[in-house]
Order: sequence, then C-alpha cells, then structure tokens
Amino acid sequence: MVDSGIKWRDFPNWGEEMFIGEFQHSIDNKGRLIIPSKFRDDLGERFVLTKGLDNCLFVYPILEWRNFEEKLKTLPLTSKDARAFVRFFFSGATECELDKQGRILLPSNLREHSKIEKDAVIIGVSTRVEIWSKEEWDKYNSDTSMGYDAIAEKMAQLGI
Amino acid sequence: MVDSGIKWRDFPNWGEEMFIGEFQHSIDNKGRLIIPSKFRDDLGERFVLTKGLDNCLFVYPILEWRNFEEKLKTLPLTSKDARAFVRFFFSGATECELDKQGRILLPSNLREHSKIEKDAVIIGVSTRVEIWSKEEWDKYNSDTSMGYDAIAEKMAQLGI
DNA sequence: GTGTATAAGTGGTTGATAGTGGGATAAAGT
DNA sequence: ACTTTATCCCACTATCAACCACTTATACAC
Repeated sequence: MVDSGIKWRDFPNWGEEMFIGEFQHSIDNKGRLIIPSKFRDDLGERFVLTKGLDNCLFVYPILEWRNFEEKLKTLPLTSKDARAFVRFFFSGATECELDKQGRILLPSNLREHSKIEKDAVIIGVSTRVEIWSKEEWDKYNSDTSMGYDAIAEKMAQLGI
Repeated sequence: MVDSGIKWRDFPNWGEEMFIGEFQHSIDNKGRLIIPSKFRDDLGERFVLTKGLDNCLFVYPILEWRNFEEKLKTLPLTSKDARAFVRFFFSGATECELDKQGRILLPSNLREHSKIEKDAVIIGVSTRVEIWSKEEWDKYNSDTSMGYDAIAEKMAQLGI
C-alpha cells in the first residue's frame, strides 16, 4: 500500500478517539491555557469550546460539534425553553485553534462561567474533554464523591 | 500534527454559516454599533435586522431571512396569533449595511424595542445573530437560566 | 543510576487587526 | 437656507495572534 502521507489522525474525530486522563495546568496572565499533548491529536487543529454543565467547559472536536449543532437547529423558535437552551450553547461556544505551543485563549465569558482564576484541571471524558477550575473540580469531587460501594452499586445497576 | 493540506472546508457539511459566541460592545454617541468581525463575513454586506423574541433584535443574512419569510408565509392567515406574529417580524424589519468600520446604525424603533441604552451584547445563535441590551441579557440569564439538570435532560432527549 | 536528546510547558515581545471616537462631508427633511 | 441625520474617512488605542527564547519534564542509551 502506498503511503499517501495522510494519517487517520489527520481527520479529527475520524476513528475511535476516546479522551481519558486528568491534567493540571494554570492559565497564564494573558488568559492562555495549555491543552495536554495527549488530547491534541484527537481534537485536531481546530475545535469548539462551549459552556458545559456543572460550571465546567466542554471541548468538542469539530465533527462532534456539528452533529450537536444540527440537533439544536431542529428545536422550535416558538418554545421559550428551546430558545434558552439554544442560546446557552451557541452563545457559549467559540471555535478555537491551538497556537504553536499547544495553547488556547479562553474567552472571558467562558472563564467567568467556569470560574477559572488560575489553576485549571483538564479531563478526558469519552468523546469530549472538560475544563474545570481546580477549586470547582475539588469541590465537585468531595461533594459528589460516592463511596466505592455506591459506585459499585451504580455500575451494577447499569449492568457493567 | 502534520499539515496534510486537507482543510475542514474540504469536508461535506461545511457550507452553512453558523454564528456562535458572545461579544460585548457599546453604542457610540451617534447610535452606531459594532458588529463583531467574526460575524461580518457570514452576514455579508447587507442583512436584515428585525425585532426579536424576548426583547432582543434578530439579525439574519439575506438568504436566511428569505428562508424565515417563507416559513412565516405558511402560517394560517385565519389565526389571530399568526397574524400578530407575522406583523411583528415584518414591521420591525430593516435592511441594513455595514459602514467601512464594520458598524451599523440602529433605527430608533428597534433601539427602543431592545431597550439598548449604551452597552449591548451580540451573540451568535445558529443561523442568526442576536443583539441584546446588556441589562436585558444579564436579566435573561439569571431569570430564565435553566438549571443544569434541566439542560442535561434536554441534552439526553436530543441524544447528545 | 548518569548524561543526552527530545518533547512539553511557560513566559514575554512584537506586529497586525479589531474596536473606538470624532471631524468633515453629504443627503434628507423642514 | 438651515437643521438634522447619516456616511465617509482618518487617527488613536486595545486586543489578539504569531513568534521567539527559555525552562522543565520525559524518554532513551549507555
């Protein structure tokens, strides 16, 4: 087989990327945040950052986002809830690009939403990456930390 | 990542413009408002500005507006609500153009409708752009912000 | 282990562009 | 004609993106 020079990872979200792991980085004084190198290939050159649930930020590869967009577009303009839902995600989204050092610039509205002051935690969650303020992440983990028994029970319920 | 020369726009499903993001600008003393540069290309030189729902203004690229018009036309003339809905959008509509610095002049009836005094928030919402008074946007977000549980539920419904 | 090479992470500088304000000019309304 | 409103153009400033230099961490050979 001739090597075209094109690798599967040149197609963001092509294969079965799965984001895993937890990384800690801090925001520099210009609002830039490093994306861990483990995630860079699978996110691609450009990806979408949006407001997420529980005060974190979601990072989606472009194709994943387009998929999401298409679904949002089908919601009716006449429903008040739908308008709020759609506004939340679209207004909270930014397309971003890595600089040559593998960083992105966090827009101020997203920084506010995620309450990130200085230290951030970046975690891989299956098809997306999430960005948390360290404080919020710690709080979340202590608040919702189920004991291992509880986790095991939940897993059993889900048939794992 | 190695640049394979393959760009995202080479993929199908690129075409349609999608507005995303949140920007904040103020109206100058001549009543002019900056349209964020990210939106300018997709809006084109001339576009349609009209009254929107929830006390904001809608901005549609010409093509999207025609689309929207077609949908409005299909509404039954026999329904009182439908007639009001149609009048609302048509009567508020103005075609406008950017000046060379990328600004528009807000007609006074629309300025009144949106209650914009000084600070405005411009957000991308899928196929349209919305213009809010900062006060109204903040109020909207605190009043109607759906809880994360509600958002999560909606996401689940959409299969995201 | 130690030393070296490579990659990842950090910080600052600079040039380009977007945003902002205002004066001059033109068009429109009275 | 005169006032008002809108458009054009220029100058200034803030912000962002590209670039460069350096430090720290990781991988690998010996």
